[in-house]
Amino acid sequence: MPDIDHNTESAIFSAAKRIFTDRGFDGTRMHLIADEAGINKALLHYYFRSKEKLFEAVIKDITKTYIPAINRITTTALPLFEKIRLFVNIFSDILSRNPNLAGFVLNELRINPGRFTKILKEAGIDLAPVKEQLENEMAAGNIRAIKTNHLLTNLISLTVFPFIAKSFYQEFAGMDEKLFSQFTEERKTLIPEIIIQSIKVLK
Amino acid sequence: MPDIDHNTESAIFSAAKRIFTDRGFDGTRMHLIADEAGINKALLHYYFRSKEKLFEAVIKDITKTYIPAINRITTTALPLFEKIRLFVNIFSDILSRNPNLAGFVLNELRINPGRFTKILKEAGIDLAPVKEQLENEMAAGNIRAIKTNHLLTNLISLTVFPFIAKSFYQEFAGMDEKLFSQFTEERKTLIPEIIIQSIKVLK
DNA sequence: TCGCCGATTAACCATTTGGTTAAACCAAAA
DNA sequence: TTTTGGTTTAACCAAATGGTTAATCGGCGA
Repeated sequence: MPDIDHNTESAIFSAAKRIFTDRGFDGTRMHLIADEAGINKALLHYYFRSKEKLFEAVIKDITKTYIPAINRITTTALPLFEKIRLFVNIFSDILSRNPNLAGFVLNELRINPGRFTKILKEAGIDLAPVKEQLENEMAAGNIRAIKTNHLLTNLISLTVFPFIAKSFYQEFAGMDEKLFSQFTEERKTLIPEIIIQSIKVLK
Repeated sequence: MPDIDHNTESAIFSAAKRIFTDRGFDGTRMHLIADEAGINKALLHYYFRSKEKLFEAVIKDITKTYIPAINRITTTALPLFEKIRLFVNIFSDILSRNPNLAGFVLNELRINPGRFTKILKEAGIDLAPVKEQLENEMAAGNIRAIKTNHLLTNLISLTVFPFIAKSFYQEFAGMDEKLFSQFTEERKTLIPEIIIQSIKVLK
């Protein structure tokens, strides 16, 4: 096997990643990816047979990058409250660095669940450990009773929502890039406070 | 002026509304709207000159329906905690009845802010009254100090997020339609509790 | 130096897509 | 009954789009 130079392939791939996440599957044009990668449109099909296949490669890459990052948090042996703080911090950082990630994933999942679900499932999101930890703490009377689905929803909602509504903050709350990142930075401490307070045993 | 029968126009319009919100601007094909309205494709252009114009009509209709509904809540003379409960209830109901509404709006706003922002601004979201009410309550020492942007974000995040991530609940939490609506129903009381607890003065 | 072979391109293709046109339809006015 | 004018359609159009092909490029081993 010859030494394959992957420069072209990875140029195509990262261009595809950017454009797909920016504009969604339906809004993406193959020639735009080719342009951004600085190559001929035919080369796209030489490396990735079709738009669907290229898209699949992109979402595979995304899930294989971020899902393990999340699983690492959920499976860490850390006190619950610490784990909550860690989750919000890491998740916020990921979304700050990838402004379109959450909106992209949620929209593709909404518009065409089939295309995404299969690959997401292969990546294996593992919420069981946190759920177990939560139930143990409840059983031990360390935190108040709450359905884990609600608690996790609260945690994720509060963390993710600002990023998928970013334009809204920019257009209607007059936040520029800097104010917005200041805002999400503040939320890194605010969110754990709210979540912890909502499950802390009252004395 | 003759009596214009608006049946065709409104058939086109509601078909457009459904398909645009289901699939987004880029995912929508004019002939699908025509099919669903049961008419010829040329009629679309007879009533609404172009895809852009038809889309604009749809988002105008959406904003003119729901923004006033929200403004009615924010401007009501109601104690703050009541207002919070009312907001979550009404907003949840709107989203339950229009499963794709939030995802659609947020995605279009993300992908093409320009097209949406102008019309959204015309509809005049009026957050000033709640913000004022919040600041008054803080000044009076009735609630704890918190930036209004954070509080409103918390409220809206917790309410809206499950609806834009609905497929996720279905595919990964095994919720069917019934369980999901049960879930969002539970949140109608859960969310105000969390929000109120997060601003309630500690004794 | 030559031939091999993966990488790359220009040109091409069929289909889809948003949009137009000219004719037909049809109810009501004249 | 004829005319009028809004409504509706079949047929058509040009551009865009995802994809293919055949030829060319260029480095490397024989």
